[in-house]
Amino acid sequence: MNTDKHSLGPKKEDYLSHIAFDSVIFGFNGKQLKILVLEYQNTGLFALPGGFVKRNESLKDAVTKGVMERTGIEDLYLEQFHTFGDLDRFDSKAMERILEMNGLDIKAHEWLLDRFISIAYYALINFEEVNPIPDSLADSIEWYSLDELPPLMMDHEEIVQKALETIRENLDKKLLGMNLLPTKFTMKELQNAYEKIMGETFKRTAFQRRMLATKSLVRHEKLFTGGAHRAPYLYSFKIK
Amino acid sequence: MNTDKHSLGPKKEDYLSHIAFDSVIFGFNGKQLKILVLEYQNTGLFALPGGFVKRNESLKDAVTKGVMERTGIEDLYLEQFHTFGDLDRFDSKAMERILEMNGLDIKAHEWLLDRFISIAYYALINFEEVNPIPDSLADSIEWYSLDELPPLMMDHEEIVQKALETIRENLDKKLLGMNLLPTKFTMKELQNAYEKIMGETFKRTAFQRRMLATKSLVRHEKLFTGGAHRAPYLYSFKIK
DNA sequence: TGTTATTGTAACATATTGTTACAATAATAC
DNA sequence: GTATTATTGTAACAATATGTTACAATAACA
Repeated sequence: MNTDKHSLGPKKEDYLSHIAFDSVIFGFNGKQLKILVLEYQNTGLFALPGGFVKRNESLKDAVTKGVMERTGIEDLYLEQFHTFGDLDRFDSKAMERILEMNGLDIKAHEWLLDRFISIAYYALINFEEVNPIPDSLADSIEWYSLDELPPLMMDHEEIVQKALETIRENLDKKLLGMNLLPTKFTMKELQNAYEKIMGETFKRTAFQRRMLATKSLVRHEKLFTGGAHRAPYLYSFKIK
Repeated sequence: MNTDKHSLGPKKEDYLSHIAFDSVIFGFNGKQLKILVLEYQNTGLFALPGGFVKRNESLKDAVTKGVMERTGIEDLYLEQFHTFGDLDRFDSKAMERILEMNGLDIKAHEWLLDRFISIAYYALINFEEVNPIPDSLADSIEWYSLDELPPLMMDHEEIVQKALETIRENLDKKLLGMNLLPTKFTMKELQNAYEKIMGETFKRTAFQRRMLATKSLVRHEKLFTGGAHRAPYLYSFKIK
């Protein structure tokens, strides 16, 4: 990671022009669902963690590495969900402001002011297990609840909406591979995850039976929290 | 459409570099499922209908117009499903050959030999209701059964596979908007469509009940085909 | 040894899907 | 007309899956 504010930004000749990526990183801690948002230096601009694709790396590698560099989070399982290519999606004024506030030469980075098409990815992680670190362009990187998001730049709010739709459609299939929950978790935590993501509540008994019927959970020892009640079992996902 | 073989190809300054699109157009006639494949002039190269994005048009418009120009098919409902960005997906030798065989100057079209990321779309239509016309770069445009596809250039076979997977996951949701079947169709035709796309068979009675239970079908008059048996009703999709 | 809160499951009701059976035809042959 | 044939529409029952209610099995603590 680069921490020198006045160092050179991305060089035109190293990157594919017109191509960007953005990521919607959902974080969950057993109770709350949030997403990760960057705030750019002295601009008041909020954005999803994103970046560009180097000429000599695959799209997938660019996204994995790029998100890691911008957030400090490693081993994210990122899933591509849509590519955004409207004419009005790119805001060169915002980009110019970001360059300016970071002491980057506009002329040398003119290619960044051109039109970009963005390939969007999402990830689900347990936000208590990671410690996001903003990169040199950003002032801060913070977890925001979906109902308390700051206004996001360009079409990033639309990207978040589309990510949510996609994740809701694929939750049953995708939850296993994602690191949304700790390795071992209780049925209540799993249900909380489902409820926060789907935006609806489920009956405890039916939910428990449905999950156990999938045969994708392994039951472990009980978890003694100190509460005056029967202790819940811990579960983990079967790796298949 | 341009039919002059020696006319100028796409001009670098009009297009976004590094960005392409490809389409998997599924055709169905009540019995068979096929996809549309182009063969390039004197190259023996087979490819999905694709193209590039102009600087002043949205990705969606580029795809809609581009597919129309390459196939002659209008009013396609195209659905984006994945963006392909591996390093080895682009084959500049193949592109060079296509330019050469079409009498296009390599130097003037050098930008086409560079790396491209491709956004892929699929469509479902009734192939008896359209008459595909190859554009000036292609020798022919033909419907091919999935099990009789010619070897496709670059990563186009992977693109077809991914399209099939996507369509199978979303058939219930997407069949309405797609023009896969004629406006009015019998339950048997609908079942055939499902079976060909899903690659499995369904029990007639359960299928019929399930479809009627969706409440998205309107029943019309009976269809008298001349067969010595009870005539089936015709149905159409409810527009909602 | 009660009391309390929460979890795991059984039991039953309801809804969905799978399977079998059969009546209702269109066309045709007689 | 009447019998024959192939196919369609639906009912009836069985097997699964899901929704709902009830209740016993606990951990911790008073």
